[in-house]
Order: sequence, then structure tokens, then C-alpha cells
Amino acid sequence: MGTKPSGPRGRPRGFDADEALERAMLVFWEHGYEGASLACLTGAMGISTTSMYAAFGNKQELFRKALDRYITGPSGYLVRALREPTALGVAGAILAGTIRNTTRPAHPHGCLGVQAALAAGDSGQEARDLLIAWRDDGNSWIRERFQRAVDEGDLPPEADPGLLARYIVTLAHGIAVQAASNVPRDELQRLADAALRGWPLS
Amino acid sequence: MGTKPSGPRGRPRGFDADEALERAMLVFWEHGYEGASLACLTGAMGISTTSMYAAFGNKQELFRKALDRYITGPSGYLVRALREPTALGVAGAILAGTIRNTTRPAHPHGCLGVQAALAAGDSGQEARDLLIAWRDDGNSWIRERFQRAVDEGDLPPEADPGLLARYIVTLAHGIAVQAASNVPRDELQRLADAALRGWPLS
DNA sequence: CGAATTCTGTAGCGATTGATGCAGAATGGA
DNA sequence: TCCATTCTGCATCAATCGCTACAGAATTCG
Repeated sequence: MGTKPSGPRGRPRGFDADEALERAMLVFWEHGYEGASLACLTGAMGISTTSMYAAFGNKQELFRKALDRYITGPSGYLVRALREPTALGVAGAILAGTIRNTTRPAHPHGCLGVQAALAAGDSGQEARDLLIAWRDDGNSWIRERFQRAVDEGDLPPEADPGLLARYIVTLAHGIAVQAASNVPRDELQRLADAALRGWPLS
Repeated sequence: MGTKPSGPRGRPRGFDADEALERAMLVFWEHGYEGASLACLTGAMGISTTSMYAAFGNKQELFRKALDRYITGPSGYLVRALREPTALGVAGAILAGTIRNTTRPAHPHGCLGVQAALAAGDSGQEARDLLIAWRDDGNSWIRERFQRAVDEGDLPPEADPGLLARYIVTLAHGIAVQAASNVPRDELQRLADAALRGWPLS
């Protein structure tokens, strides 16, 4: 008595929602939440405003979904980096991933999570708070990973996981700003290597 | 035969241009270039749009002048820090100044130079380029100061002034992002202290 | 005084903002 | 076939955007 696999009723979509969301993400990445107008977004997505509202709700929800896509896509290196076996490996992978992600030739420079809504007007406050929460999550995950490293003896017992996490996050966000200023990738990688030379901050 | 000290002709201004510019700077600082609407700006400045245009030109020129005021005012710690006697003193003063400036209780959190136009739409590209140029200037000044330190023997001859400058600038910009995320001042200061513990990056 | 000059307030400009109403087109189910 | 459902394109909405025209108010100069 299985339910019949009835297909979706009504007229089917004339576009690929996944690809449209990818394009929207890139626009938000490059121009920020408020800097990305509906006309700019729908133009890049290749659909009309009506289709966008039908498929994604409104601009804020579109941004939310674009951010989700960014987190699991271009920024997916973060959770992967947390699975590195050592704290130093985690730190190095985070910085290397940040540099790769923020200086991709075919992508906007910088990090969507940093530059899409650092400061905003009234309409962008929700997006700004969303990004603040995500950045805070990132710091917490790294801190907890470093705490585990202390518990496991990978980091010395006197190491401060919160301090080390804040150090890595600060470097990553700083790197994102440098990348948005068009600082070349190799210079950033040299910086990251040097910044981890004294790990774990004596 | 001195020229007569003729006062300004015409109706005098009904407001203090300096204080109005200060208010505008704070609005740009908090909301960014595009996020600061004319209504928001003139409201905070306490003048009408007509008076703003008569006194400052247009929104872009107002931003330029507000940025000048920011550079010599709240961000004046930078050039002062460059006059510290040692490279380590310079680095510490820059980070401490950044932390103080980006976490002032009565001011917007973060750094205007970082968050006012990291990403922008069409109308904000000029402001974005202006800030990129200023951030690049800051890096150059610090690099030259560290080069001098190498020449004077304050830094070891094998030290890389460009790398050290990029390290400090990256930390400062990262700190600005943390401050915009409401990370408390004392945590940032502990981070700065730790980040300079291995100076000059072994 | 009158003339010239400069600033202020109101009112409004054209353009763009995010968001919708509506009719028609395209599908599945009965 | 006919209906219900869903998507699309066109036109448009009210609000806000940055900006300005215009007339009057306030000053200096002659």
C-alpha cells in the first residue's frame, strides 16, 4: 500500500533553482547584502523577480539560502579542517582554506561571511546579525576543537583554547580583508606560514 | 598695504561644519557608505539636504571628508604608533590603538576603514577603492618603518619587513572584524599580547 | 538705503528600491 | 476534456534613493 509517487503538480520550473542560488550567492559575495539589488540578483540568476519570489520568498530568505550554500560550499573547508588530526594541522588548514577561498581567480575576492554585511543600513541588519552569529559559531567550533586537543595531550595543558581560536579566527578574517584588497595569494600564504611558526603561541 | 580683513559675504552658516562632519563620520562608521542614506546622514548632522550639498558637495565628497577626519582623528593612533622607538613598540601600539579605537563604548564598533565599504554595489565602488587605497597606504607605512628598523639594527637583518607589516595589518583588520562582532576589548587585548609573543616571528 | 552674495527650508525631481497583481501558460489528476 | 495547481512575463505599486530648483532670509559692501 505504498503512496503513489505522484510528481509535482502544476507547471514545472523553467530554471535550475540550484544554479540560480549559486549565482545569487556569487552576487551577494561580490556586492554584499545591500549592494546586491534585486535587479542585479535576478539578472545574474537569469530569472524574473516573480520567479525569484516564488522560489525563494524574498531577498532576506534568498540571502539566508545563499549563505547556507556558501557555508557548505566554498566555506566547507572549515568543518573539514576541524577533522585534521592535530591542532596545528587544524590551524594550518583553516588558514590555507581561507586563503584559497578568498583569492579564487574566478570568484569574488574576500569572504562572503566577512564582507557581505559588516556594516549595514536598516534593511541589512538581519543579514549582519546572521553573519555575526555564523562567525561566532566558527570561533566556537575551533575553540572546542582546540579544547579537545588539550584534553588529548596534543596541545600542552597550559594552552588557552579560547585564545588560540581567537588568534586563528582573527587571522582568517584579516586575511579575508587583505584578499578583498587584492593582496596576492602567495603573499598571504607566506603570512599564514609565518603566523603559525610560533605555534601554539609559546 | 594689507588687504582688508573682509569677513565672509552673504548669510553665515547656521551650523558648525566641523561638528556636522563628525556626526556624518560616525554614521558612515556605523552603517557603511551605502548603508548611510542621505536622510540618515542629514538627520544626524542636524541640517537639511540643501545645506549638506552646499557645504560638502555630494555624498561621495562628504564621505571623502569624513574619511579624512577619521584618519586624523580616531585612527590617528596609526601615525603616532609609527614613531615608537622600536619595531615591537610600533607593532604593539598599532594593535593596542586598533583595539581601543574599534571597541570604544560611545562609538560604533569596528573600523570605518574596514567596514564602511568592504563590498559594495555600483554607487559604492569609489568609496571601496578609496578605502582599499588607504589600507594599502597603512601597510606601506608600516613596512617602511620596519625596513628602517632592520637598517638600524632594531630588527635582525634576516627579518622580512613586508611580511611583518602584513602580519600586523592582518591582525589589525581581523581585530576590527572581531570588534564589529562585539568581541569584548579585553579578549582582543589578550589576543594581541599573545600574537606579539613570538616577535619578530622567529 | 539698495545691490550683491550666501545660506536655509520647502517642495519636488527622475531613478531605483524591494515587492505584487494579474492574466496566461504549462503541467498532473480525474 | 476539464479542473486544480503551479510557474512565468508584464506591468506596476508605494517608498526611498541621491539630488536640485526656487524663493526667501541673513549677511557685507557701496
